[in-house]
Amino acid sequence: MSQHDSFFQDVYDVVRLIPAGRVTSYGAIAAYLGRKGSARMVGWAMNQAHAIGDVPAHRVVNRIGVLSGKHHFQTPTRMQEQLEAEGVRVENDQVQDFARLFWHPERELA
DNA sequence: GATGTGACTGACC
DNA sequence: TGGTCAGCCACAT
Repeated sequence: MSQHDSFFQDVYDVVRLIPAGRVTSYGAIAAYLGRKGSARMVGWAMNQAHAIGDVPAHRVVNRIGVLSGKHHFQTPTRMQEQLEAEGVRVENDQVQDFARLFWHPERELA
């Protein structure tokens, strides 16, 4: 990836700030970075994130708490396993108690 | 360089 | 309640 894509870098920075055991959504990150409506770009950033290495992409799910990106991990179960290892309950590809675990960038980083 | 696709989302019907 | 559409923009073909 090009160092020049500050948006992607910002996405990675925000994702790295997500506390273990918490989750957030693509749209929330996009909105926090002033790219409201560009949730897909956050998704694409996550697609490239594996190359970075230290980006906890498993803590990013869609707006209803579904692990929509699981198929992009090393194995389809990797995302759920990592979340559960952090204490996040996942059932049928969906984060349980999502509303309570949701990490709001603009609220937490204000 | 046009076209299609997507780890998304909100609005509309 | 549930399906579709339209924006979003980087990337592959």
